[in-house]
Amino acid sequence: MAKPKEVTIYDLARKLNVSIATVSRALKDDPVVSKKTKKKIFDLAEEMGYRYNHFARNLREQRTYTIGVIVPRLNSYFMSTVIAGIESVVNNEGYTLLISQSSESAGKEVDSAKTMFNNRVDGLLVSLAYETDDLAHFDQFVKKDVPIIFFDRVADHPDGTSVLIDNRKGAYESTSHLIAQGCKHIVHITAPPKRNVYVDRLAGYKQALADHHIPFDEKYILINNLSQEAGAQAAAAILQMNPLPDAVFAANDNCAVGCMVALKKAGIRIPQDIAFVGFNNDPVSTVVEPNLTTINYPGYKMGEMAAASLINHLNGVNSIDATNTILLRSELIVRASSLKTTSDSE
Amino acid sequence: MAKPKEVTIYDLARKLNVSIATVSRALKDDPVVSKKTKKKIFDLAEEMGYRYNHFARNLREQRTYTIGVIVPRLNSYFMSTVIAGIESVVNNEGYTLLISQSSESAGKEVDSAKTMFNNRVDGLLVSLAYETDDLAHFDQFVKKDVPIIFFDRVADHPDGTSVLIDNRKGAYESTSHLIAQGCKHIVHITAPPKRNVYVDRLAGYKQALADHHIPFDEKYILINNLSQEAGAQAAAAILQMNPLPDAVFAANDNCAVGCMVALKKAGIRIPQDIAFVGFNNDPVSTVVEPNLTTINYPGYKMGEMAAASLINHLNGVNSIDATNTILLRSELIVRASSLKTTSDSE
DNA sequence: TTGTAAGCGTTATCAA
DNA sequence: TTGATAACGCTTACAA
Repeated sequence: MAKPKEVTIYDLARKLNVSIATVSRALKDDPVVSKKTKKKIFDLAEEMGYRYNHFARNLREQRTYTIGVIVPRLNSYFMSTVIAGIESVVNNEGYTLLISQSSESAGKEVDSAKTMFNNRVDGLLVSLAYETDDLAHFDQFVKKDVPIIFFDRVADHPDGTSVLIDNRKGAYESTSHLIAQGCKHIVHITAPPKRNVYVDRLAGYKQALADHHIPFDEKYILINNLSQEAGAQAAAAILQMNPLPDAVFAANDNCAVGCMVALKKAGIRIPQDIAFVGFNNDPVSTVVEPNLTTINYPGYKMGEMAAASLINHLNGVNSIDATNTILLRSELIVRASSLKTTSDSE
Repeated sequence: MAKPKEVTIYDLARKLNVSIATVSRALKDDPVVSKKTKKKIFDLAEEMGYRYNHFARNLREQRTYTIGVIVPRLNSYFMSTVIAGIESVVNNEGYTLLISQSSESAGKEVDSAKTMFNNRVDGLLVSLAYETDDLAHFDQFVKKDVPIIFFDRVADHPDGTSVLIDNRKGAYESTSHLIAQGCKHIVHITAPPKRNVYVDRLAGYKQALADHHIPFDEKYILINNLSQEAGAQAAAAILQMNPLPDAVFAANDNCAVGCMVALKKAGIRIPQDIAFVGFNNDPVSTVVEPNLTTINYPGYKMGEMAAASLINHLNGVNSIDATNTILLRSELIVRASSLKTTSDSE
């Protein structure tokens, strides 16, 4: 039942007839201790199976070398790529990641924040849930000077740094592309416009319409949770419209795909009857037929940037307060789902 | 620069003229302290913004209330469901999760294990990477009596508990189903047969062939990393076969889908020319056309079972050593991709 | 019902 | 180059 006893620096010190101070210094490779003693200490540590106790250090240093990550969901291609990017930089810097998914629920996000807070993360990387209205659960971090960096779904917290793409521009390009294909009645499927990404995509959509003298029509805006199933339900709504729209711009690929599948089942031809553009360049966009035109954006890079920026903050390398928004490049990838004019594209 | 000072039990004790022992007891709702003092203490803690210091406790109690999770990848529907299941039980029990992805690399798995070890997780939940041969990186945990539970991709570590499905049976059913559809030349796409899931699926495939007097042919076994791209490459290999096989049983849906898409592009009709069965019931299986027949299995449940079992271990509720393998139910979901006989199915 | 005090394994200051 | 020692904030005998 009793755990095997842990080896501590006291044990090493005793065996070697040196002080724990020397052992401690040697273990962190302090140049002040002689090569010879260092070697002895390293060897003995190895031999006795010593392992460093993070908690003693945390207690002593008042920091944890842990970074919290709160994301809406783990299960998207995009998100797992972002996390891989984050891991690549934080691991290099000796930090550990505490990851939690809010499952798009404001309540779970609050809980996650509390867990992070109690675990005294040194910093926080956050992408907000759809639902979240109130950002009060982040105040506690601000109060303790724990830096927070938002990525993708960001907050307009005054002191927050953000890493994201120009969603407005992406949406503008998508919509303009559809217009260039001759579409005039363009449905936009999106999530409740609480998050910047959806607000901005909607704005880009409207701007493109306006710039091409197409009147904006509220009834073409469909709001749901952007799941594949929600896409199928959106299809039902679209089929009720009269006249039928000639294009759909969905705020993510999953939803676009669910919608396309359902419409096709109802006999709609894509892109001839209704053209489609999604967002994210999820792998599913190359499975659905026709392949989905979408906006590609760099998840891995986004993770790297967010993490690097956070770690700079932690190290006091406050890379000029001016750069508190980092904008990454995104691009429209045109595939068959939106090409009304030519048909030889793959 | 300096962090605002943290409030400790000493501060609370001083203000209230009680001892730190009383404060400590009150804070954990010890029945021995009077309701009145408790209330005073709780109120003051709230008011002064006290937060509990896990590290001091960890240091003192020699445990961390943290559970490590190592998975091959975060980005599958299956895995994120498993994690949601795990979260649901551990959070309830007051544990925190340390999650890490090995990205299917043995090296990263070793690193993750080291991180977990150094963070002194109380227990470990693991699903192995493709590549992992040697399980020595888990020995350190065994040596320290840290319980490990494997799920899905399990190890035959003698003392390990495992939670998984009957992969052999799933594969047997899939293959038998294809045979019932009249298929005789069935390709099996799988990962290197190091992991139980792939070994067992291969065994189930072989068994089904044998039971139906179909000779096993080595050239029908295609080994790759089961990604969507790998599926496309497998398609190229399949197109070289002469005669063409009449069915494919892939060890996951992503790979099946990549393969189907590529074959269709080459003019192969599915299921008429080649029927398909996948594994996992990933959402993509209802996007690809025709919809993919697959094996459904309960990720959320698997996460719950693994976590509950681990926590029982930690609490000493050693639910009989006999039950060191928990088998969950799986089921074949028949969709159009495998139906050669009828064509009216959706 | 409450208090005293030792101990958990580090780091860092000061002195030698 | 090394050592002695005081924190860091908590839990828990044991005593009162």
